[in-house]
Amino acid sequence: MNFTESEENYLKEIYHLETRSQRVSATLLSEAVQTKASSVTDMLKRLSAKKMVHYKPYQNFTLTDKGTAKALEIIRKHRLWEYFLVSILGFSWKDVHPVAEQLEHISSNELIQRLDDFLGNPAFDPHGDPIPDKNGKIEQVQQASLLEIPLKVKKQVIAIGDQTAPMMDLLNHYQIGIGTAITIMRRFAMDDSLQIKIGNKQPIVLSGQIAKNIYCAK
Amino acid sequence: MNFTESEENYLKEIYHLETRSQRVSATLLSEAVQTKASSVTDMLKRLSAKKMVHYKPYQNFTLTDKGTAKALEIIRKHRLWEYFLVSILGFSWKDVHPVAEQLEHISSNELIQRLDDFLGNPAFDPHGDPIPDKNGKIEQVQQASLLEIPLKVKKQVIAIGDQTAPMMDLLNHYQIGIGTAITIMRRFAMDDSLQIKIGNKQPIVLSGQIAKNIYCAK
DNA sequence: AGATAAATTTAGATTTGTCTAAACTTTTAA
DNA sequence: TTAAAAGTTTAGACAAATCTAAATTTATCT
Repeated sequence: MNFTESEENYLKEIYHLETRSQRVSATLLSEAVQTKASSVTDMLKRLSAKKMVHYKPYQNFTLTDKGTAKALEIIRKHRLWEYFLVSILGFSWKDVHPVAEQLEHISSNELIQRLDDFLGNPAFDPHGDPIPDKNGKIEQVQQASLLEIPLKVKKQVIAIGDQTAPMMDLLNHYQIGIGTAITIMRRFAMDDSLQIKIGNKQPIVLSGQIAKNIYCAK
Repeated sequence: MNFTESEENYLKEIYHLETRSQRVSATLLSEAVQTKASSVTDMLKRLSAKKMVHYKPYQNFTLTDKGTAKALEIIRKHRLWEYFLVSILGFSWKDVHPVAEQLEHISSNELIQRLDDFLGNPAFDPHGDPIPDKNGKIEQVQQASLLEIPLKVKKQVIAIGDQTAPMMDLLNHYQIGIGTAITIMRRFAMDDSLQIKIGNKQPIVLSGQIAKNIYCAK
């Protein structure tokens, strides 16, 4: 079966919602694919007709097994390309996401398999996310966002949720990356913001918006 | 200015018609982009509105300077990717064209410049075609198809016109590639077919259709 | 020069993916 | 347990790129 670039993007984002967030809804999906909720409805119908999602009007939707497999295929391509861009072409990790968003839609099994082998079959991409193998098998490290991590426990950052430019800029500014050790010092219930300590630098405060996109091992 | 994939394909093919064939017409272009002549008319209007082609109904059309620059940009990407696929990923030269057709539309100046540098700024792609540099400068070797080459002169193949799978299959079958030395023994005016000799193998006959897509230095 | 053939363009339809505005469900909460 | 809010879907429109069929223009050939 053939997929348009748009269909592939929706499948990928539904997968991310299913694994990274508790809720899966048309509104959240519309934000993820940068469109309106009504467009999401249209696309859900199309994807349902292709048996890629289970969908009934006004109810929650989920990927079918085929839909999950297709999503993993795209995520595999995205992450392999990110690895290539950083480790072979020398890109900075913060710049690769938008380029990989384009490369992930190139359709050639031979290409992706040769790329995988050339890179030495890497298991993680530069943002710490696991790379699915050619059968769609993905190493599932139980992730928890900073919002769920207890106080005063030193944790290492293992992945970043939102990888858009503004987020990556901010992380770069605070020198937060994969492997950075973080300890949460205080939590402000008011707005979910939290004070964290990185190594022995001055503590800094992160908004809840930022915190929920930084992941550590559970 | 932004271009759709389709617009980029038209610009690229118009450039090829201008350089590789004598005539430039809507019909020839429609064959090159695998569409109908009426669709070509529509697209010529769009490209004309964007000042990429000089176009007046029922008259011949040509690329503007901006159009030529854009076409060379795409051709540069296509050929660099082909070089990458063959020399880094180990693809066979006959399989790379369709994959490069997709990769050529990835838009990131940083990507293409890093790729170029990583590859060592190659001057020719695996099909013998010159790769334009970042300023759109292209090494122009005067090419002549086998139809224009005189009899009994040994020539080396330097480029292939039609790089679609059926053509590449045939070339592979006859073991014709970049650098292959060919001598034309006879010419059959009836259908433009010709008898050629490769090294000291048995002579073979190529149709005019094939011959016009094999180029040697003039 | 006029008739026919070839090439090109227009008109109108279709598909994909999107939008806004309105209508409809479901959830929340007084 | 209703009324308001929040979320979702429908209806109708639009742009890009294509198609077929018909109309128009240019070229060709007695």
